[in-house]
This record gives sequence, structure tokens and C-alpha cells, in this order.
Amino acid sequence: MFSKACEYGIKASIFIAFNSYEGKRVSLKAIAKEINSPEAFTAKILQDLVKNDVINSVKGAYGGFEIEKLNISKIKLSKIVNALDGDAIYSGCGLGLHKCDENHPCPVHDKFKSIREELKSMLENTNLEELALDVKSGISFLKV
Amino acid sequence: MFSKACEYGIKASIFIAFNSYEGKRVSLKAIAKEINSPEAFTAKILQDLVKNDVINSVKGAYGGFEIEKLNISKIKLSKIVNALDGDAIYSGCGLGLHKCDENHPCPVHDKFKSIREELKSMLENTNLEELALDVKSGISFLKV
DNA sequence: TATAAATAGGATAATTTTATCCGAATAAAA
DNA sequence: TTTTATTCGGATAAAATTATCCTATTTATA
Repeated sequence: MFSKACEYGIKASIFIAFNSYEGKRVSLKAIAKEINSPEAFTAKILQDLVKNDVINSVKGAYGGFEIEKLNISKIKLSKIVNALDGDAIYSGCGLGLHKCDENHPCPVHDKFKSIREELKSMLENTNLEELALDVKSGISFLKV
Repeated sequence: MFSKACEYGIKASIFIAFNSYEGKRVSLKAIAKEINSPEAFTAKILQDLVKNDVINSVKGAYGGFEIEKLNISKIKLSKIVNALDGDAIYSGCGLGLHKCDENHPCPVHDKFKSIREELKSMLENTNLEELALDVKSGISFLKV
């Protein structure tokens, strides 16, 4: 469904979010450990997320990654997915046709329609805050 | 969503299906041309589909690929997807956790639940016949 | 029986994705 | 001001996916 980069990016964002909630900045090392991801690869992904204004970074000692508290509830999953994987999962053709729409549909266009719409609206309506709170309260998990 | 191999595999199966419907066996060359895919790569995919009993092959002159007429309506999309991509899209965790279920869910487990269920049931309930008939009647398309 | 038209399958190459390494830049604190 | 803990960013490597090439095998037909 998502690329590995995107999976790591979503998990990292959630971890950063719930720490930022408590005013804590987190380091790459801490993130990689928490979400069980390769450190150097995760660094690249975090750089992408910084460039795409999903998270902020602070260089130097006592630096790390954080998200402005007020933004946590405003950042939607779609923003993270878009930054790392683009919009192909919910906008591209399921069978890879370059042109695929109501007038020139691929054989599974209609079958996929509601699934893609549901996926899109889920991504656009799910924000980091709710995901972070669930992890914080032990309802959901970032690893294993 | 699907791998390139799977996209080609689905399109090839549809093309073979609607030709088999008319008693016509189709060659690799004809398939690759019709679905606009690289020939040699498509050959590998067709071999996989043969091994997984999705399609039949006939070697030698006047050989090619076909599907038994009576089976066309019995072959579900899920069988093709499973043969080429496995069941990860609708069975694996959206964030790649090894363990992810009701008791130990990833942060998006619930959000994804209905989407994955819908996807799964769509794949399990869509058969080659309906897809092939739509292409044959010009309602849907295999390329461009 | 020879020929031609196919699929089968092994080897290899190209591309993309995932991952690692290392030095540069930055900034807090000793 | 030096040390130390960080992120940044370029170069590279490893692995997976996508793609190509070539030969062997098969089989219908001339």
C-alpha cells in the first residue's frame, strides 16, 4: 500500500507529534529506536518531511525534531503520504493506465472507485493528533 | 497499489479471457501489444499465472495462452493478485507492523479496516468474465 | 522429416527503492 | 573557545523490482 519510506514517515510523525505535545523534542536516534527503523534511512525521510513542512528540525546539541503544538491537529495523513509517496495510491489508475477516467475507464475503474474515495477521504480527514493520542494512551502501537 | 507485474498480469488475463470466450488462443506477442507491456517481462508473468492455474499455455506453433471457457467466470481478481503480489495489500499491516490486530493495532489499523475489507471483498467477488465482457463491448479499456 | 512459430527458463542488465557511511554545518554547554 | 551532540547532504551500496536477451523445447504444418 505505502512505500517503506512512507510507513516510517507516518510512524515517525506520530512519535514526534506526541512528544511535541509534551514539549519534548526528539532525536533521530530516539525516533528510529521507537519505530524500529534504520537510522540513516529514517534521517532521509525526516529531511523530506522537514522540506514539506510536516515537521520542524533543530540542529546542534539538544536539537531534534518537533511539530508546533497548534499544528498537530492540522496535519493530515494525506500531507505525509503526499510528501513521501505522491498521490498515486488514490489518484492514479489501479492498472496503471495513463488515461483512466469516467470516459475512458480501465476494467477495474468502477470497482475501485469507492475504495479509492474512501481511502482518500480517510487520509484527508485523519490528523496526527488523534493518532498520537491513541499511541500515547496505549490504545495503538508503533512497533512489533 | 499493485506491482507493475500485477497490473500487467490482470490486464493480460482479461485479454486472454475475452479471446478464449471466442475460442481464440492468443500469443505473448499479441498480449504484450494489446496491453502495452514489455514482451519479455510479460512472458515471465504469464509463466507465473500458468503455474498458479490462472491461465493455460500451449507450446509450439499455433500455441499461446487461453483459459477454459467454464473457468472464466470462476477466476477471481484475488487469485491473480495473490499469485503475483501475495495478500499483503489486504492482509498486511498498513504501517508494516509484523503483529497488527485488534489486540495490538497499529495507529491506523481501525482507519484502514473498512478500506481493506472492501478491497478484499471486491477482489474476491470480481471475476474475469465481467471484466472481459466490459472490454469486449468497449465499456472499458486495456491501454492508453 | 524439416521448418517455422510458439512457450519455457536461465542469465543478465537497468532501474527504483531501501539502506549505509561519512564529513560538513550547527548550536548548546562545559 | 573547545567539546559534544545534533541535523544536513552528498556519495555509495544493497536489495528488490522491472526489463531484456538468448537458447532450449515443443508442436503444427508444409
